[in-house]
Amino acid sequence: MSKYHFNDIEAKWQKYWAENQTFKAENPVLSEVKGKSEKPKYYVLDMFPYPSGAGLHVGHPLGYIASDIYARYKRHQGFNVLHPMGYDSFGLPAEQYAIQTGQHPAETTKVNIEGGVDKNGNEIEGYRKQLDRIGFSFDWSREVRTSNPEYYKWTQWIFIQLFESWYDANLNKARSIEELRGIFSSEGNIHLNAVCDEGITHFTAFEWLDFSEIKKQEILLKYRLTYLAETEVNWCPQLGTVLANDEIINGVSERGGYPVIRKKMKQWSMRITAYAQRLLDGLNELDWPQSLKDSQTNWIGRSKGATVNFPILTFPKGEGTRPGYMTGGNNSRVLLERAKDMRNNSTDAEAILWEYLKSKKLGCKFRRQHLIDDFIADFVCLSNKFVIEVDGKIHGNQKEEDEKRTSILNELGYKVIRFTNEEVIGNLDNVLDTISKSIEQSDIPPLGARGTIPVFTTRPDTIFGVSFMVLAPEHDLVSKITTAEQKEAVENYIEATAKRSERERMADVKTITGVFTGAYAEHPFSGKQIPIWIGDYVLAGYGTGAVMSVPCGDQRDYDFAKHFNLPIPNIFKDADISEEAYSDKENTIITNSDFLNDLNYSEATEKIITALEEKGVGEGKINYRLRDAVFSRQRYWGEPFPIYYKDGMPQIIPTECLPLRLPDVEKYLPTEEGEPPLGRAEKWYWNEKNKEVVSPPLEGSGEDIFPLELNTMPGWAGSSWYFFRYMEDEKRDEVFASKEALNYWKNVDLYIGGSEHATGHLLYSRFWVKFMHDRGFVNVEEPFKKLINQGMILGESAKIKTLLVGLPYNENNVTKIHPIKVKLSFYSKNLLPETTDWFKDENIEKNIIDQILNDIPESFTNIFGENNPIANRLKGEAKSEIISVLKGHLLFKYISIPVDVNMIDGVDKLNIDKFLEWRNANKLALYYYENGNKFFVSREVEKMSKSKYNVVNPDDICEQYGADTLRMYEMFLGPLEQAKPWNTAGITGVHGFLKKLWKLYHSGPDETFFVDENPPSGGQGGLKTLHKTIKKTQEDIENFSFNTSVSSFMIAVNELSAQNCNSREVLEPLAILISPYAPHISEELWQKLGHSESISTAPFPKFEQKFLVESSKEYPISFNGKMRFTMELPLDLSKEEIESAVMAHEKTAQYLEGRTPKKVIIVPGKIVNIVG
RNA sequence: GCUCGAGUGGCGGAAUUGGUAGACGCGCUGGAUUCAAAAUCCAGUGUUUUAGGACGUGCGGGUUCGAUUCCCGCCUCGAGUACCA
Repeated sequence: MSKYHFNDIEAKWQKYWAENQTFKAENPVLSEVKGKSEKPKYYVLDMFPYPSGAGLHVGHPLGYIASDIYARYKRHQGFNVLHPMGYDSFGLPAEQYAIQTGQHPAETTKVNIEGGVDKNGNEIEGYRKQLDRIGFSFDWSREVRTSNPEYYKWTQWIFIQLFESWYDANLNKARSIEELRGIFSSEGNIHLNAVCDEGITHFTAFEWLDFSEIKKQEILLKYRLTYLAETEVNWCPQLGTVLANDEIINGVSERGGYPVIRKKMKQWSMRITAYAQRLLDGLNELDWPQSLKDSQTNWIGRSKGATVNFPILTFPKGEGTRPGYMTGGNNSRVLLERAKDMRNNSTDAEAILWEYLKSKKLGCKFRRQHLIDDFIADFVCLSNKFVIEVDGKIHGNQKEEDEKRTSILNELGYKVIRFTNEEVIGNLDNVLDTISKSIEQSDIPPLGARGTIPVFTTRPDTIFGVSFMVLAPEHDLVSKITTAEQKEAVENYIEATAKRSERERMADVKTITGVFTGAYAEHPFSGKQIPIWIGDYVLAGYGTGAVMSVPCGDQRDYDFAKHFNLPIPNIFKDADISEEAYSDKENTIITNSDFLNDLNYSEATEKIITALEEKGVGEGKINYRLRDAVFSRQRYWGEPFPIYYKDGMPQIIPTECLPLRLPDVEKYLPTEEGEPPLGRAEKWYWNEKNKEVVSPPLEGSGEDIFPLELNTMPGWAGSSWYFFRYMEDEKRDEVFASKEALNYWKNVDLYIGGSEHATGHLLYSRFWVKFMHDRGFVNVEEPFKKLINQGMILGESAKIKTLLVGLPYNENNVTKIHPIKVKLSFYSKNLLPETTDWFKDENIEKNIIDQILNDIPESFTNIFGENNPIANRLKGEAKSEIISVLKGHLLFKYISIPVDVNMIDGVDKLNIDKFLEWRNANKLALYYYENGNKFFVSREVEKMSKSKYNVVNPDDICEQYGADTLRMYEMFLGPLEQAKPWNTAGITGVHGFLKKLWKLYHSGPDETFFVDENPPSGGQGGLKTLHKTIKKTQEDIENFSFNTSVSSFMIAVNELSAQNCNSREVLEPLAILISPYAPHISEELWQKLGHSESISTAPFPKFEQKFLVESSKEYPISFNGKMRFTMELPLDLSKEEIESAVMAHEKTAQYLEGRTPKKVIIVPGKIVNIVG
């Protein structure tokens, strides 16, 4: 006698697979001996899991089961399958535990994976054991962990390659920095077309060769694919780190949900924008869900339009336009005469200084005795907004005057530096040094922005509709163009907007805010003055951070104009803009627009771009929403950057010194100075000469010792290339993956995981792979050919109803309800109506009220606390008196509270004993049962989470029903991509199926194993069932429709059981069919069938049509499209023969009721429809 | 707001290119077995009904001999995104 002992069977085969390395993938070997690698390759990968300490719930393995079924299927199909698993083990959660507990994150991570004692002191099994129990066919010999130095050595290596690369926009690929140096030395950067920082000055080859090494480094940094830059970042104060855009959900951090604010910091960035177009184009070749491609397309956000440069009219007071150097106020005419006079009668000190300043030795142009507003400044550098004053003897009131003068100049945006005559004459070198240092420190606007405001627009055709401009509050030019009058208002506004968190800003889109800068720009075609405003509806990060506002054509501009009473000129023929902007492109005819009049959208766009380019004030441009990715994290638990700083410039650690190991620190928090945790490391300096990590240098020594980078890499660093690492098995010390391995495995054929990685991991990986391809490190351009998103498995929370009792009272004319503590009552689901409001006692059974009142404590202060008006009033009254007061006033309300789903038996039936054990206090509660002793809970579908007590652990399911049942049931729940609720009660169906399957092979006496070696008796029923199932299973697996193949197995086993089939010819192929889904039972049956090898590579049964050939068909006979009856007819009948057979049928006459059919539709093998 | 996806029994879901709507499983009802329960097995199970039928795939139209499937217009729910100039 042999029952289906799934626990024993599963343990046996899991052990067998591990000992025999059954699922080890084989790399190509160069020797003569060829193994699995002679077979075609297939690479199945699951998205990299983070080994959380919370353990798995039944939702987690869903994708792994699907990919495992596919991997096993491919092995049956004769492929050499690579199906690896590993851990994305760096990351924030481990570090948060480390901060709380002081344990090293490496330790907690190890425990999470391998088991041990967790942070709460509980013994946990670990991720690996949980996975093993489900019977996955992973090749564990290739496991990787991103936090292992042997692994992150190569993450650091790739970072160095990015650092040593730049993007050639002509060739459209990344090239090495060495080549860029070559170009600079031979032709400078004048003809270079590279993706780089904004505002790079041009230089010749001659100048390049003359630059100091530091200057060269500084320039190269602007071209590198990973670069250091001051950027506006998403700072999360609670997490103490910067977050990338994709790590922020609804304005709060993805992990923890903490607020995020904007902040400027010096950060490593990745120049992913260089790849924007290729990332977009590459999507076309990928077999990915459309919605996922759409998210990436939206995220990259390509838009076509033009940039237009609007000249700034710096001073709006004067009439007309004036050259930019005329900075005088309304009294200019008089003062200019005086200035001329002063120039001719300068002091000695002024004369000496001027000799040096006018020669441009300091690198910028100075003017002397120059008019600024109503002052004559001694020396002015206009481009740097820098004033030098040389003072004579200082009297008391002179000093006061000077201070006033300085403060007004400051308000105008000038930096003022003062020297005495004696200083200039006595120590000129010192004075010049001070000046040049001060100039360096002052903010210089980016080159392209000086003098003009560039804007990006997708509607250059509407340029004549511009009536104002708006800059983002953070825009660099704001402080430089704001007039003295508007300074205060502008500063207040900037301060107010910077304080608002992202979330507030997003929540409050409706409120229109902004302020006028006082400055004007000139319309490049009409020459009209255009007021420049700032407003936070303009985002600093998109386009140029400035817009040309066309209120008649853009709703946001329209709203802004209406709100601030700005003009709304109409440039659309016959468009009504009295209520809202007219944003339609298709039916637009432009008017009031000079040379664009009477043109439509596309004609006008084409013409204006030509005009912009001819006039040199703009050009056609493609803009992307995608930003360069911030790559620094102010965290401990991540890859250290292989970078040290020499003279403030980043230098790379030689690759032979990698890995640069993460140092130990005593605390995982920022230092007192606000440096990242690595600032706490005792040894975190680089000795350039000895090539080693050392302690900080002592005073006066250590010219070879330099500080190492304190930031670490973000979570996506390690996960952007791990799929290549799995390809390598033997040469992991030498290379990230060998050429042979890369050539053989190429890329991932099937990638399964959640859709939450749409714009993070999946975009960054594609970027890195394209980069690695450009530089020749890999030979594919896309990492994942086919991708499937598995849907979430939701929990079915169990809720029980309980009754709340409250007493209404009046406080400041507001009715409040004071809760009254009474014995808790719990009600079975069907006993109560679905109400959520408070109701009066007339709707409640009298005995319940009596019960409640009876339980009310003697003393009212027990219920209400001291000093409560009700309690005070009733103080000292007898209980009976109190009850009579309360009676008729009490309010009641039913609420649902969650109970642990593991206390539910069968369908929604609460196990009261377990419940009592769980909530000790509830022993005193009252329970209201239905039908005698049944107590039911209500159900609600929600996300699985501990707080909702609806988590179902796969270990428990394996224990109770077996891994094969779990695997099949997860698939049976519904389509892989769809979200669906888990219902443990339903698992009995699948479990019953496996028992039935077992029984099918155990039809011998006393249920012993039995197969018949003869061909199936009783006709070909068995073979027909088998081949029908082969066909269906194969189609289903290839379409990833795993739920329907489970159904077809059930049908097959039901049919074969009914046929009493026990023929080897049927049962042996059937075991292979089911093996990808239920591998343990299949291996066991396979062995019983007499095989000594694992079933895992047994060839998949071949479908043969001949077994399905039918000679007749049960035709449905319809009348006017409604099926009335069926009749069996031979399939080889002609249409005419079918028609006459149908017409001869007695029921036909009955349904026709004497009418003559107008038409008879016959589709042979399908249907007959009689019309009439 | 925009983009994408989905609406079918009490529940999860099936239905190939337009061709017998509700496969398979859960639950429920009845029966067998059992001292009893579990397990197992058998039968039934969309709604309605005057038992012939009528109505049924979110709603309203359309195309067709025939529509869950195709077209048009709406409604609801879910996911993503968020002032992208």
